[in-house]
Amino acid sequence: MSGKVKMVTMRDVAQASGFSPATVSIVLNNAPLARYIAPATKKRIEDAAKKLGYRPNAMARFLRSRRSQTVGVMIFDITDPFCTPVLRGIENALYQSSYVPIFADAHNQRTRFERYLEMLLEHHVEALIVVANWLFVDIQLLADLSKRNITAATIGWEVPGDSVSSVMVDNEAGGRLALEHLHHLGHRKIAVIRGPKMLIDSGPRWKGIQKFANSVGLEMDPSLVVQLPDELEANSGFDGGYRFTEELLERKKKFTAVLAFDDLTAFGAIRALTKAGIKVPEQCSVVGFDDVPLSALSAPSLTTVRQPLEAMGNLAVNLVVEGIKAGLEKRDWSISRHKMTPELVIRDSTKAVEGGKDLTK
Amino acid sequence: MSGKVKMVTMRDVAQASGFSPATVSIVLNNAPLARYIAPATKKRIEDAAKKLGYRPNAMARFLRSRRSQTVGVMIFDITDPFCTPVLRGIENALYQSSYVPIFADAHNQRTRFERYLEMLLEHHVEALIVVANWLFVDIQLLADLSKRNITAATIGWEVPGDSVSSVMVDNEAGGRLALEHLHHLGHRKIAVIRGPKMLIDSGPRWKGIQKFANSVGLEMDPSLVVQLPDELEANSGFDGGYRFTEELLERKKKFTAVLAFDDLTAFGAIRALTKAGIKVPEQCSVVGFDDVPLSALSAPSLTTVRQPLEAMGNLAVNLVVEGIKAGLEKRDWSISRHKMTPELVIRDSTKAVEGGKDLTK
DNA sequence: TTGTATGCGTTATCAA
DNA sequence: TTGATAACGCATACAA
Repeated sequence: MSGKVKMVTMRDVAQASGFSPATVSIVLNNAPLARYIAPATKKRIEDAAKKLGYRPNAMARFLRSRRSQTVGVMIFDITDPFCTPVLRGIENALYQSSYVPIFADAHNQRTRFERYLEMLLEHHVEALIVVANWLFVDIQLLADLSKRNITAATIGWEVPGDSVSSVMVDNEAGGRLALEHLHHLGHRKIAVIRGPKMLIDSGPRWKGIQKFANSVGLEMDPSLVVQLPDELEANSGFDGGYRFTEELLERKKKFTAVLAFDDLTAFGAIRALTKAGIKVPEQCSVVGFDDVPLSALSAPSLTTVRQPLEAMGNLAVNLVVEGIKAGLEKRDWSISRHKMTPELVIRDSTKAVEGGKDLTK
Repeated sequence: MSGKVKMVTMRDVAQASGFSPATVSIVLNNAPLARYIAPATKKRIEDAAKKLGYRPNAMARFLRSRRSQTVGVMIFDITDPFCTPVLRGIENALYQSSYVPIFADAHNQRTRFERYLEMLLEHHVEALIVVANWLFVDIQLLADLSKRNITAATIGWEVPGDSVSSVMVDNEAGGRLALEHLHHLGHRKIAVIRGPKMLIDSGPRWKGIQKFANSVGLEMDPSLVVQLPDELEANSGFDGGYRFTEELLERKKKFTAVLAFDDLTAFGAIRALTKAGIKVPEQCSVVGFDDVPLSALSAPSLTTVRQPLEAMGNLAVNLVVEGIKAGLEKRDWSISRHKMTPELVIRDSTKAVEGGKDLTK
């Protein structure tokens, strides 16, 4: 029942199998030289390893091979529902490649980001994936990574220069999708809650909205357009959506739909509308952006523009894994920037405008 | 702009400062012997280290000191909203102690759990924290950990024996809290959606419900009590809540409140009620359990029994950190089991029964 | 008060 | 086809 388990080293396996540590290493790692090892030898070594319960020591291995089998995953705020599916995608892809993720959560704080970066470097992660949406990170910080031969990729964010790959949604297409949907439903008086200036997503989404509006001759009433302030607190989207919707209602300007910057903002808007006695979607439609997990569960379920979050996590991993391989083989390798296609998910928070007709039918 | 950065080792610092690697090690780690080092020496060494950008190599350090500064965090399913706040709590506490979390997500799969356990052992995590709610894990697996001098703690789950600490809510108290609330609001016909048998939480919560019912002479109509099946898929709680509520409605038995096993189940119930044209909370109250992050954002916001999830994550870390320390100092140390106090959070999904009076006022 | 020497477990190079 | 040996970067026992 008790009794400590002593660590089983390669030497132990060598001894037990009657071969040298070198041979054991070659066999167990299936190294190139393994081609020349007699099958019988391989078998004896493998049997001995299994019998002893041998487990390679990742640290010792690193010291020789410079491979930690570790990837840093830096998340700006795990509390943001946006992050969970992305993390799942990252974790899953890393698992397939037998990498282990070292998890770092910046809590939206620059100092914390920097401290974690330091720790990740001490642990010699072979690559870094940054899930972020804000701009506070010193560009130089990430650029330095490439000097250390650490490939990096960002999700939901881009850094200038040619040292970091990135994966994002096509925000402009997404903005367009959202407005197009409302327009098809017959909405013409549409309130828009734009994202904070600080976020890289805000601009393109708004641009997509404007472009579509122009293309169909829809006039966006400036007094129905508001913009979220630059805030980093969790749920600030929800609060902002709530507050600005209240404000819009107070202006007594009529609108039949709200196009919210993201899902949380949309939830805030719905809360404000409901509180004011306005039914969603009967009296007012609401569209979000992201398709965060709770969007399917909320009442009413949220119509939104879906980001393929899990796939984005996957892709980022594939990018850095390619980068690692290239580095190992001393191949040339260049970063890439990806824009994923968003998708409209129609649920219960939008409806054809009253008195109008649903043009989608 | 370009040019690879060569790794700076302790030897480099030694050379630059004019002292030996040993002295450098002592100073930089602030080891016991540092007491005897001249302040001037310390300063010169520290300056040199900073100037060169010296960063200790965690792997090499492990090989000597057996300390990886790493803790394994095994989560049964990051997709479950229950996990996010717990993870936040764990991460935060580890950060305070300068440990780095290695993240593993079992996806509710036994084989994946085992594979990850293997990987964590290869990386020589100093401790393991398991966030789980199911029983499929081989007890032996975790018991073996203590033989390897790896302290472990579970959250939301307990393993028999005396080798693993645990942190849970007091489920019985929580069940009581939920029913008590509904009872105070005047509800007497209360439907209960019990948790799956497989989950360790289900029994105690139901027990707490029964005990309170007995204590106030409330009769729980058996035909209003249903039990979720043993399923592990994500959102199975939501689906179950939806389906069983529909089923209850079909039975035409009257009830004025639903006491759901957890928040997701509650959301499912709300969806079903809403779909049937029954307004929450006006015509039917709904209580959840957990206080998952979305509970505050949903419409209506959910009245629920709060688990202090973040604090639970924190506590688990403190337990294993203590275990690590004890191991280092060869002190005796024994595991502990903790039951955290749940808290009722009253939001908008519950209301005094129609025609009755709110006894809380 | 500081320096020298050794070994942690592994892999890569060379030799046999 | 396999074995001996060195080295990765660090921390410690011991020497000075």
